[in-house]
Amino acid sequence: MNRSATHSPAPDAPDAPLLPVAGLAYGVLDDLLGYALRRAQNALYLDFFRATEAFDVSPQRFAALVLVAENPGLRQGLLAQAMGLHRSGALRLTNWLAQRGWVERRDDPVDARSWGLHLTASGLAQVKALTAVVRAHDAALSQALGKQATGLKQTLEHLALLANASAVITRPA
Amino acid sequence: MNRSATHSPAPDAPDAPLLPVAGLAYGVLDDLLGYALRRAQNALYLDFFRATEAFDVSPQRFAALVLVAENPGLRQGLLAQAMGLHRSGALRLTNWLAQRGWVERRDDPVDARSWGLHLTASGLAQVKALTAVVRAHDAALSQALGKQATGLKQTLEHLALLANASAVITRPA
DNA sequence: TATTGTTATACTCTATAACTATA
DNA sequence: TATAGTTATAGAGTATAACAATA
Repeated sequence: MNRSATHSPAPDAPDAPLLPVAGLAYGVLDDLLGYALRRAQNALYLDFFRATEAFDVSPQRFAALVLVAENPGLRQGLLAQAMGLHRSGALRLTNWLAQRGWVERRDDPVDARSWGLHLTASGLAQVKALTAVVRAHDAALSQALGKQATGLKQTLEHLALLANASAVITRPA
Repeated sequence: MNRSATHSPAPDAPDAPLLPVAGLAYGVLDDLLGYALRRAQNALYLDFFRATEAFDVSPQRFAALVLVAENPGLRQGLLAQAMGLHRSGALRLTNWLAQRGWVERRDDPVDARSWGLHLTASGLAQVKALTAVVRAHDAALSQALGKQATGLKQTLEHLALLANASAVITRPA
């Protein structure tokens, strides 16, 4: 799925949705919260690309842009931590955003080993436009969900905390 | 994160969780259903590996095993469709399961071009053991969630349908 | 002519390890 | 000695394209 054959490598979304196939038995999968979550996430992931087709950005890159926008001078290492990435991953991500001219590395005034990440003017424009689109899209989905949407986000956050907690307990250090 | 250095390439889970970092501003991300969904999915994904540590299986491979178990004679192409994969992806997935001796390809009685996928005896044992663990784990999470868990799965399924529908509408053919 | 599975290839993402420079 | 970032490399995952066999 090449959203822009013109300019850059561009992130790829999975081609096919994870829809239930008629006539197929799913057994346990139909009972699992985790599988329902995966299906929903897959659907929203694909939908994100649809909504932001004009921008050629992945959800991850959008998140990185927002984090830099909200935290001027953000270090790469912190970006990695916030996004669950290895340092080398944050490097690539930053490189991509820098090549686009949306983010620039400046010397960190406190620690000479670090960069401070900052949005450029064009990066700021991107974030603003993207944010508007993403917000509208998210709102539309919530509205379509109706009263079910109420509390869904909170429940998901609760669920994430619970799952993370059990993971931390079982995998010390 | 090599769960088994002994036998196979084994799938890698992301190393770090997607936890909110203290002192960081997340801006829009905190308001988005999609981001909450991503965080929850990431947490459950990591948690799956924790719960099934002894088995060396990814959620995807578990799903494939279940689908073959529930639909004996399943063709590779259908497996691909059910899992949102390209045919070549289903091939690799099947190869991995076959190498493990959990799945075998038999001639399809109706269509000589196709394989029918079947579980081996050891594959069946794997699925049974895995299913028990995964079920227990899922139940524990649901219980910890409390009354919030009620309806969450249905809401997620509803959300997936909505997002898929809008994607289909906007991306014809 | 279309479809199933395969082979070969390429690209993205992420991780590891070794390196530099700063702390 | 530890940390921030970089470089180089390797692995898994998925996509494309061309091919054989069959429908």
